[in-house]
This record gives sequence, C-alpha cells and structure tokens, in this order.
Amino acid sequence: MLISDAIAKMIEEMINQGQGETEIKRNDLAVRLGCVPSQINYVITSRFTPERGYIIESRRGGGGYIKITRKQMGKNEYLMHFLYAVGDSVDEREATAFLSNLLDKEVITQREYVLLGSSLSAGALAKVPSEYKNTVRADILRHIILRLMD
Amino acid sequence: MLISDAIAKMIEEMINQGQGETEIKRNDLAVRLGCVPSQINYVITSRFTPERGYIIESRRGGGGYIKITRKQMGKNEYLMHFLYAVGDSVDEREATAFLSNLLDKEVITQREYVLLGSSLSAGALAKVPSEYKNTVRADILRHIILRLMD
DNA sequence: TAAAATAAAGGTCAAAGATAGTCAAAGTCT
DNA sequence: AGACTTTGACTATCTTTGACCTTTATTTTA
Repeated sequence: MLISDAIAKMIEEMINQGQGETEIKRNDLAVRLGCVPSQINYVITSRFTPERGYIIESRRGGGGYIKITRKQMGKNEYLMHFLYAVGDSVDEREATAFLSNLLDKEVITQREYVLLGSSLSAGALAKVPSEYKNTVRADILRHIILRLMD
Repeated sequence: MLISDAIAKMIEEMINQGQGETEIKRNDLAVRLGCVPSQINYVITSRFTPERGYIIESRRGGGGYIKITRKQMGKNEYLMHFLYAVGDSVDEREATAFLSNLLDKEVITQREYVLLGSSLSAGALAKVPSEYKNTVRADILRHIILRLMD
C-alpha cells in the first residue's frame, strides 16, 4: 500500500476515535509511520479537503498541532455549501469527493452515488474536448445538487 | 497473432480470474507482453468499450492502475438491450424517453429518474460544443446503464 | 523583567520519481 | 484505398523527499 494511503487511514481512525475530530503532532506521526513530515501535509491537502467536509486548523511552535475536524451540517446547509464550493471547474477526483460526502451525510443513497458518479466519470465525458471537460462536469454536478434541494 | 489480440486475451483472462474485474499495471503488462505501454490503451479503447459492457477506471502516478470491470450480459438482459439501443447520439427528448422507460419497468426510482435526468439535461450539457452534445449524452447514458447492472 | 537568543513545532515549494494518457506518424492487412 | 495496428515522443497526474521558511514557546541574558 502507498504510504499516503496508510497515513490517511491512520488519520481517519483517529478522527473516528475522537468523535469527529483529532489533533495530531506532525512530527510524531511522521516518525511513527516512517515518512517525512511534509508528507503529512501532502496527505491532508490531498485527502482531508473542504470538499470532503474537513476543516483543518493548526499551530506552530512549542506545543504545536494540526487539528482535523469532520464538518457536521444539515442537508440543505450541505447542498448550499456544495453549490458554492463547486467552482466552475471540477475534476473527477473532486466530483467523487463531493458525492461521497453527500453519501456520508445520507443526502444520497449508495446507489445514487454510483449512478451519479458514472455521469461525472472520465469515461462518460471522454469525448468532451479537454478544454471544456471540467467545466461541463461542474455544470452537471451543479444541476444535480440543485435537484437535490427542494 | 496480432499483439493487440494477445493483449486482449490476457486481459480477458485476468477479468475471468477476478470474477468480472481486474486491475492492471499498464507498464508491467506492457513489459510482460513485449509491447509499448500505449498499446495497452489502444486495446482498451478499441475492445473494452462501454458498448461492449466494460467500465474503465484508472489513476496515474505512484500506485497507479487501470481497472477494468465487465458487466454480464446474461443477468441483465433487459439493460443490455437498452445499452445496445442507445445509439451514438441521443438528444434530450430521447434520453428522457429512455429514462422514463426505465422508470416504468421499475429499474430506477422516481428520484433517480429526476436526478439522472438532470445529468442529461440540455442545461447540464450547455457548454459541450454542439457537434458533440448528443454523443456525450449517449456516452453518459451508456455509463449509467452499465452501472445499473449488478 | 524586557529583550534577545534558542528551541520546537508546523508550512511551502520545487525537484525527482512513478505511473497513466494523448496523439500523430508509420506500418500492415484486406 | 481504407481500416486497423504499432510505436514513440510528449503530456498530465499523483507521490515522495528534502531544503528552506515562518510562527510560537521557552530560556537566557543585560
């Protein structure tokens, strides 16, 4: 398994242990997992993103920490939030992150997650010229989100 | 025998081994079969297409892979029929007709009908250049149908 | 005790490494 | 001739690593 995946898994477990939030010591974690400290940042910025519903806070210096919180919101709040958060360009990864968040919050079902994901997949949009691809994906995603609100 | 046929055969075997799906390492496979890596892409795009019931997913970079999933003809006759019925160009009205057919046959729910309809709507695809619009819609629809198959 | 130095975190960024994707030219088969 | 295949140069994306930067806390010193 990739080191980054192991780091992500570890952090997720810690968040679950801590009822939706955890505070890590970057250097400690890096040593425990055998990676360089900056790789922790990489994992956080690539996987614990706002699109996936996480908030990151941190402090440097003695007693420093990185705090990761999983956001808790109501359905409509989520949808509104996502509507704004979906910019005018979304790649497949981001789109999947948004959908999996909606799934976690039970705004959509597992089956809807799969079906809607297929609408946004690289394969489905393969023939859209690359300059427009992520723009079109964003448009589709926004249309879906709008339909989910009522 | 053509190298491409050998590649296709190999991949098929791997899919059989893996109960309908397999994950390959493009470069590994290319080395094993003595071809350039991009030939794997050629084989995948020319033979493992959605029209034939395959779903392709992939990732680049460290730990990258290409995942190929085959949807079975036998179990999903009705959906297979749909898959073939979708031509290479579908306008919004036809897409809606397909979806409402699926709704009538209780293959999808009312809510799925609405959500998927919004993915295929003119609005969602507004920015796709008109030459491609109906082709892209057909691709999306095919991907959705494939995902409806268990 | 206030300022200065030092230590103890975490942050940034770019380079290098590891994969996969695209596309067009050249080759081959029918 | 036209369709399909083969190849490789170039591109895009994701991960790993390390050098250097910034912020905050603690200790030393005038």
